[in-house]
Amino acid sequence: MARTTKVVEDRREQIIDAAMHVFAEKGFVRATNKDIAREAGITPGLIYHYFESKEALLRAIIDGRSPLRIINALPPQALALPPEVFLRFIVMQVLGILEDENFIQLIRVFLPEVVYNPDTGSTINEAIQQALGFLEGYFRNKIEAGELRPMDAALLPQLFIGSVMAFVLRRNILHDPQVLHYTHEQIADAIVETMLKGLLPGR
Amino acid sequence: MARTTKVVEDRREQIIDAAMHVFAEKGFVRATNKDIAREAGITPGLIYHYFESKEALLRAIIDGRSPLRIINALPPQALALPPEVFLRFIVMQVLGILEDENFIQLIRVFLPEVVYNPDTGSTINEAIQQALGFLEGYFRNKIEAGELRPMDAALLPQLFIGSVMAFVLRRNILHDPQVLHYTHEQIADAIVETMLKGLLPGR
Amino acid sequence: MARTTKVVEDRREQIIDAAMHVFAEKGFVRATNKDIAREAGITPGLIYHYFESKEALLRAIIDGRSPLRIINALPPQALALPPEVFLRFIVMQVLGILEDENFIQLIRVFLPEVVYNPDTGSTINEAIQQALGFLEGYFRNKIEAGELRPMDAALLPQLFIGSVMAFVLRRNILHDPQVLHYTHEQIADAIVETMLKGLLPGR
Amino acid sequence: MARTTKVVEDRREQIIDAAMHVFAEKGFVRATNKDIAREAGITPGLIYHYFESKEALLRAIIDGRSPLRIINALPPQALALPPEVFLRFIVMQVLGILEDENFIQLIRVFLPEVVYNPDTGSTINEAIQQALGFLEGYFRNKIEAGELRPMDAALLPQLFIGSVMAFVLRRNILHDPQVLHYTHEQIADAIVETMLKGLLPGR
DNA sequence: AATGAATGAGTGTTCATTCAT
DNA sequence: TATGAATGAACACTCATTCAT
Repeated sequence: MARTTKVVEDRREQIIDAAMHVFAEKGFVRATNKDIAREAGITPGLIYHYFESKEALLRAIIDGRSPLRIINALPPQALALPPEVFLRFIVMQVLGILEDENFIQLIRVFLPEVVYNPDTGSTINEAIQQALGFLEGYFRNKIEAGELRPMDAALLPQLFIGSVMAFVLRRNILHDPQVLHYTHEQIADAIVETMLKGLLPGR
Repeated sequence: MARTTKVVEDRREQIIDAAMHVFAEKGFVRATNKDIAREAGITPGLIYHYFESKEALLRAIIDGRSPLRIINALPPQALALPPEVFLRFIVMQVLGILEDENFIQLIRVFLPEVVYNPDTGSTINEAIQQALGFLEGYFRNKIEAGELRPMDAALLPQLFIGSVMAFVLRRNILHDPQVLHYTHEQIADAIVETMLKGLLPGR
Repeated sequence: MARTTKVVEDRREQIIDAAMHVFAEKGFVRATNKDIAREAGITPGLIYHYFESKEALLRAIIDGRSPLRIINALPPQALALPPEVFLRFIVMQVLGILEDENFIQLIRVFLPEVVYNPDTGSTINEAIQQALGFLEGYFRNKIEAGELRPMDAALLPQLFIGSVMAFVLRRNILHDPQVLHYTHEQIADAIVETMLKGLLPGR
Repeated sequence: MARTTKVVEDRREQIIDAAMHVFAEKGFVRATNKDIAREAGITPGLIYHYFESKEALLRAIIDGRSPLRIINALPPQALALPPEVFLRFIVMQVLGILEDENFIQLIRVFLPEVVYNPDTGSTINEAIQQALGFLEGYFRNKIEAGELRPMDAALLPQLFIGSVMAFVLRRNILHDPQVLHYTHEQIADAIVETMLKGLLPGR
């Protein structure tokens, strides 16, 4: 029985993987069950043994592949690092995760759905919340320690992540040739340098 | 004939408006011609009197309602303003435009399409390019004048606009309750303050 | 008023000509009123000032452009000619009429309709009847006069016209390259020679 | 699997039969998928399980039911027969095939399409070519053997088949009452007698 | 007489979903 | 489990026809 359950789980996972791929490529509505079945190497009918509907398959992706793991991927001990090191590390880490093939795929699935589906929004919001909350904690901590200027600790992560996210979107969704040649290092440097020292000439 | 043309233009415009609305609400694929016709107060068949296909109607929106006017809305004389004033003005201006009901609708139409349709991407890219180019010119100018620290003038606008855009998306697409209570002023202050002076305590 | 009637007739004729052309090109069902209007240099709505419906326009062609004039084109004095001259004359004459641009167009309109529309069939049948009747009279006459062997005078014209018609169809409808290079003279010679002397070696 | 394939083939065949019937009755364009489905006792959607489009269904008929089998139905040993026997045999054979219910249906499908669709024309041309080629070989052979007068061996089959075809069309497409009462024997006699001995009185 | 915007009834086609096997 | 034939409810799109102007 253990094996049976295992197989069932595998098939589910296999279908979800296939669906992710197809949804990312063509979008939820344009993707057909036939597409998904072909990608998964099964027949369309079988999808309904594992999922109630195409919609349910999408939900399974959204609920099961939520990008919450980003935060879990951040080592807690990093919190002790000084801002210069920490922020650069964070940007590099986030860029690494965000620009991973799989994550881009995830964005391509989520992004359009989130526009029309408020429920999907909250799933994402939670993930973002968690990521921002993590950073907010760090900022608050460093501000209190006097290592950073006193500022709205809740707004800063937003700006920070926003800058990174904008890069990712332009590169991976808009495929803007203008930004494709930047390395992660260049991006990280620009963001960290700017946010830490500001644009005004040093005094 | 002038009157006829006027009527024709009106109908076209009326259909485009209706389509914008419905596309923004349900997305291009999910929106049916029946939906659009109902919204426009006409019969579905009439759409084809003015547009070759549903796809052509989408293109008419994308081409005709391109967000290029954002940049045109920025007064050229603003370029002379000192960074503190200029950047705050820009953020306020951009927020005003972006968070306008109509523009949000436009984003809701564009965003999902851009994911699957590379062509749509380039339309947007051009608009973004133009906006960033405008800012890049300003930054380059001020850096040369010694009013700003020497930095990559091409990357800065990206960070800048990215921060703003991230706010807009979280507020208007994700409907994240956490960020809804911020006023434009608060957002503008945080962005400008951070980007100009940096996070590190002043020396 | 005379002029008005004249204009009306002209417009009718003009629409009928256009319809003939379009029907011949695309077939009755595939041809749209828009096609016909464009060809006639008018707007679709105007067709309904002169014809009750698209169907009525087809009937106007079928009734008004019946190929009855073929026979009328045959000079009665030809009846006196000896078989060798007469038959060759007839074949040449018929080929000339049948392979005329306008007549081919007529065939292209009639042929498909006749398959599905029994009424159309009878219109054609009358025309064919008349043509065959004309020949039958000649054959009967010549048989009685002993200038031709005694045979079924009703069947002969059928064979005769059938041979010619088959040529025309293969050349103009099937566009069979194999038969395109024959001249009218060659065809006429072959038909007349064969039908008069037969295939068996002369005794 | 053999059974599955069998069933699939049956359905395909069943749909093709139904389509043949409906196309023959109303013509390709006028026939709706609903008509075909009703005739086949299925739902319209199922057609697309077996055929890519309505057009593809037509092609399946044209390619699959091509009248090439006429020629294959002619026994090669017949080539040895003397003209009097051979030609009569051929006419009887051809009449038998052509006036078969199924073949008439085929003509009714082909004929109108061939007018507007040049591709369809070539399919037919090949079939006709093959039939004529068969006869041409015979004629050439007999001419060389001195059993027939020296004539254009390529034109003769054309006249011969043309005569037969004209009969068939008048009887089955035009439904001309004048020719309905002839038996195959009478037609065969007239054609063979005329073509062999000619119309001129014997010398 | 003439226009062409507008309608509405259909058409081919797609596809999520079901279900007998 | 797994198949894929079969359904039915849409959908985008077409077009003959009408009618206010």
